[in-house]
Amino acid sequence: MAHQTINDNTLVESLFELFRSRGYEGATLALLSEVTGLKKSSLYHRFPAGKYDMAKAVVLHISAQLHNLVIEPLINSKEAPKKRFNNMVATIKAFYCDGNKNCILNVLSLGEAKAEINALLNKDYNDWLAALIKLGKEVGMNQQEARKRSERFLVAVQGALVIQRLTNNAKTFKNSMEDEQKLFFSQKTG
Amino acid sequence: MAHQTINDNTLVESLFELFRSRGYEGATLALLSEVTGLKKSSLYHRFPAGKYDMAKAVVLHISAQLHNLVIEPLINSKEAPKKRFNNMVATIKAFYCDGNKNCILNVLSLGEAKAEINALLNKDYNDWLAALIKLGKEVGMNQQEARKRSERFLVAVQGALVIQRLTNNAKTFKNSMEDEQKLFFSQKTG
DNA sequence: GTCTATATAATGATAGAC
DNA sequence: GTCTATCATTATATAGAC
Repeated sequence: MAHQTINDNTLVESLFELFRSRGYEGATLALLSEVTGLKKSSLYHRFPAGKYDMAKAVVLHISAQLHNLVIEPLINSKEAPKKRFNNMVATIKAFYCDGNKNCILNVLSLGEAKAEINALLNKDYNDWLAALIKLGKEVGMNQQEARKRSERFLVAVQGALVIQRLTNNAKTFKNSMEDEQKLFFSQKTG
Repeated sequence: MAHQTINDNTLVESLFELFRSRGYEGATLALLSEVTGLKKSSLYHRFPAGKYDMAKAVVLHISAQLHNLVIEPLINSKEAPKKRFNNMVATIKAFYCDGNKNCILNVLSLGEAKAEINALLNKDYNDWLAALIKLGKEVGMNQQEARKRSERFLVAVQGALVIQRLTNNAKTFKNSMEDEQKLFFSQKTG
């Protein structure tokens, strides 16, 4: 066997960047081959079930990152809740390249017949949501209010990414996150 | 010449529904043919430049609807501002089928090399934004605050649609819109 | 494990009959 | 204006050499 020219992690990261910029159908094998530097047949060697396998591997990889870099620190770090929330915002800002890159939750949930992948994406969302709700309750919100604010935050993340892609206005994501940071912890008003 | 079996309006509406559910790449000619009931060659007769032409026609069609059903009533109706805002929310709720259908601004702005279409989508967003800002100022906001709240609302629309698609939770869009309605007109807090 | 070469199916697009 | 038939290209996928 010839030696592996690209390790699993780098490989999946390359696939990920293409999938999130072009979506599932837009990420053709020719492009996947190009961005990874591996010929198509080599991709099939690493992912026997083909493109669907690659997308699934990407989702699992991102899922792990979400848990390690976002959810875990959000729940378990010793920092104050507000600080943990701010850390999360900083993390996702980097992850989305200041709002210039798409979220895989959006682009891979488009279209049809990707049941397994959709289930994974749904779970990621719910886990992230649960972590935010936990933090909300920690700062005194009741379940209902914590859920409402957490959902609002995640809606804002996805929406800001869409609008920034649409307008090419680099401030959209940044401004939204600053806004939502304040709103999440704000006092209720009538 | 044989008679036209589907009028322009119905035709574009059918194309639109497919494009918004599958995205540009996901809307293949085979599917476009299927949903319109026209053979591929007939589609080419109606849209000589092919698929790109169809997408452009769809965007122009939706653009007109946005102006007629959303923007115009938002700016010019004799109703009170709050009532006009509520009417807009009702209109888009119907348009997105209670949040169960995608926004073309999201799904068609994915991917590459659709300059003309992206420009049209960008313009639609900006026109809608301008109308909301105008309304905000009408109820006493300064330019900065009106823009901020208007952007927040449109971010919420796009975000809620993404999250509802992701979770299949039919309440997401509805709840978001109720939330944002209140937030748009709320008193500023610290 | 990666490659070249190839198979097979689908895609976007045309030609020409009616 | 729509259709059947066909084209060229690209897509996903496989076989087999090294």
